[in-house]
Amino acid sequence: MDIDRWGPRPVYEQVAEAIAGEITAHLRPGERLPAEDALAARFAVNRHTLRHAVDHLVARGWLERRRGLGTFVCDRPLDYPLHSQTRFSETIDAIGQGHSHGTRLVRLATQAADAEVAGVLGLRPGNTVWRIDTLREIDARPATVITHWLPLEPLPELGLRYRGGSLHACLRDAYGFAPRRSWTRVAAQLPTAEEAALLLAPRQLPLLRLRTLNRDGEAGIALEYAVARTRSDRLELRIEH
Amino acid sequence: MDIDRWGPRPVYEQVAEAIAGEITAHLRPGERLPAEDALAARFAVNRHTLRHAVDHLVARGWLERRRGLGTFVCDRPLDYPLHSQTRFSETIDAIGQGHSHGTRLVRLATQAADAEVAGVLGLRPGNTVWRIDTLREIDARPATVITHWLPLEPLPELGLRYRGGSLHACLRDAYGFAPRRSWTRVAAQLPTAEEAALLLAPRQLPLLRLRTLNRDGEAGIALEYAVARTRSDRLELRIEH
DNA sequence: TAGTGGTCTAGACCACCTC
DNA sequence: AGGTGGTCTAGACCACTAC
Repeated sequence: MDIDRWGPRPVYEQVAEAIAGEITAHLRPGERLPAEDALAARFAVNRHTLRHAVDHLVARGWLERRRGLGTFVCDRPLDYPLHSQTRFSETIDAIGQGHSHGTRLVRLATQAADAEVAGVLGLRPGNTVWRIDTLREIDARPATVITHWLPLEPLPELGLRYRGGSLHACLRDAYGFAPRRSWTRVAAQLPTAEEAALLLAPRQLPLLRLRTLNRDGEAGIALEYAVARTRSDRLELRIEH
Repeated sequence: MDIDRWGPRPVYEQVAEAIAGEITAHLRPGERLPAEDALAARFAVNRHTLRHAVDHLVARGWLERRRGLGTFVCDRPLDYPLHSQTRFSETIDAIGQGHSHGTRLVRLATQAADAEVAGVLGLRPGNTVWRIDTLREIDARPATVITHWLPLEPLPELGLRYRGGSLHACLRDAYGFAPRRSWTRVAAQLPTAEEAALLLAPRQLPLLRLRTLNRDGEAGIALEYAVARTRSDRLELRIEH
């Protein structure tokens, strides 16, 4: 794998390809790559250029960096999504058989609704809403971080009554509501620093971003606006038509 | 917006936040940002540090770089409602009103099915299939690149009969099929070099990756397996429940 | 030609992890 | 302590776009 330093293709791209080739040829999931200095020396490029190349492989889910430890080949390269063992679920509430899962409460507070939240929930910007952040884990590894916003008045003392677990179950059992999805918007996005920290995800790993409005019954009041950020290397979205 | 150079937060992160704040406060979609040199001077950071900050905003779909021209604030993404019957052009019509759109044929060939394609279409690996790559544009800017795989036998001379435009219309009108979505899988992924080139997208911009199986009627033969890679800064997916 | 973003090199220091 | 990745600075040159 030689680097053409005067051709039209950037050096970092060629280096990334060379490393990708070595991964598929020689390296197994979990194995450590040589240190950045060593790799930079091997390809005779600057360490920054090498890092740029590795950035792309990290972003595509081939490699994972651990500060102080090294750079490692990921368990499950994203390139073989069909072999992925992850269960899909449209709701992300029902994660399936054979994989342990749990929900951890990260934050529970009231806050002033911004324009987006207020618009969706049918409130005025500045109105106070519940804000709940939860982290969902699959096989003891974080997969999704969800921020829920709920109107204050129909849900008195939610801060006391919700103690983790299924939020929808709480809305049903404690308040008699019947939350149903009204719509869902899906986008792809890189994580913020906070999201990356919660998900233990590299900054370059794209996340699926699902924004969902839940109403009470078919066309009742807006009950909950949720923004879920999911590592799509851990969980894919599947829609049955 | 001051930069704390000795705190725990990286400078580039603070710069990114500062720029994001200015975007929401002052700048409108399509407007140009000051040049990198100027911004670097304003925040008193090196141009590389500034670029690192802008990288994140580009990746999140806030900004778009055009070499030789400058860095621009992105438009808000459009919605892509997903129903069993929706096709892309109908969707744009629905969004319609003021957005032009078109489909460009990038490639049309036969090729041997790999394991994934064969599995989905119910063929054997190595069987010959049609492969069609199309590029969809909104407002004259590429938004989605789609690769379609179709079985060879039920669709003789597809290479001659399909000349661009709606593939589903061709399946209906030329062959009498009634293609319907069977399922869709959604993931987030960074672009390959080829995808980035076709979409004129930065390498850091995550794409929505939709894989769809279309059957003839409700449970007929597998007609088409399509993998669509979409700039989610241009087109969002919306699911009505 | 002038201005823009894209890439590469060089050197330095820091934060984190293991031993 | 020693090795790893993370960040920042500095300077240079290139490729693309508009005029």
